[in-house]
Amino acid sequence: MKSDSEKQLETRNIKPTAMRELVLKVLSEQTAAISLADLEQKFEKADKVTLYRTLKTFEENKLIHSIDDGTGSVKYALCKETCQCHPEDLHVHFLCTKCKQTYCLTDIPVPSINLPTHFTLENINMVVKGVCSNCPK
Amino acid sequence: MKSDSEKQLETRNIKPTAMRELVLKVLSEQTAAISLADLEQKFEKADKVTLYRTLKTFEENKLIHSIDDGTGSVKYALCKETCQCHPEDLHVHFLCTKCKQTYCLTDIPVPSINLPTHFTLENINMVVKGVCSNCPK
DNA sequence: AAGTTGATGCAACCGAGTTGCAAAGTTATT
DNA sequence: AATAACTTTGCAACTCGGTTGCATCAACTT
Repeated sequence: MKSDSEKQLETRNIKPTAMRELVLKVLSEQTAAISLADLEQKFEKADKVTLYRTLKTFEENKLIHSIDDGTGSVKYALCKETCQCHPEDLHVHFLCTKCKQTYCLTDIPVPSINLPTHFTLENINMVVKGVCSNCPK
Repeated sequence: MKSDSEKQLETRNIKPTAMRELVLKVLSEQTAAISLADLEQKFEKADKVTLYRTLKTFEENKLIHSIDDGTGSVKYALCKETCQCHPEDLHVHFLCTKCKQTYCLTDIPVPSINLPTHFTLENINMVVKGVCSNCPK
């Protein structure tokens, strides 16, 4: 009998080890994107490098995506099941300057941009900074 | 008789030292945004920290703006004279994955975003990745 | 000229991210 | 079941961009 997380890993062609299932579990419990350092804190005893490589593997296989919100530490969040991380899959991210949380605004697609001639588009990173609805104004 | 760069610094309330005028000169010669390390290379003999603090001062006084293009090193570029770095002043940045140059697309304003209710907006960082018009496709 | 303020330069530190390598675990082969 | 081949994990140590402390130097004030 396979667990959900096991299946989830396998559909992304990631060999489901105990460690990876645990990391996936933690990731799926988050309401905001999480940094490597934050992730490390969620475990009693876990090597930073292992977590680092786990995240890399997850990202390569498009199970998660990374967000560079400009704070100096990259955050990670689960992709939607169908996500291929193509420009049309991308959504806006929001960094709250009060609580420092980084949220995926999955309902807000990154607007398309008319680039100058002979520029080709591969990817877009759009991070909005401000105060989120949970923080006092 | 005051030089142009001297006047430029003074309008932004920056005391015009020799060093600062030199840095401003280099910045104004760039066609793409420049990192601290790149800037250091432009000088025979200049301390990284001095350049670092010069850039900080310039940025605080809105003479330049910084761009976090996700490469791991922050780039800097001159602001327009009228720029106050408010959301409506912001433009899109473009990182070429071939030549690694980061360009200000000053003609392309950052599109406005309808945030969820009770989210307030302070700033937006939008970096488009792809291949620029100078690089072979 | 002495005193105050700000700018500069050197050394050293910091933290996020990353690599090398050996040990442990897993899978395949006979 | 034993061996071999490969993958994952954990520790140590390193890199690199950014940053701070502090002493020195320059400019400006009284």
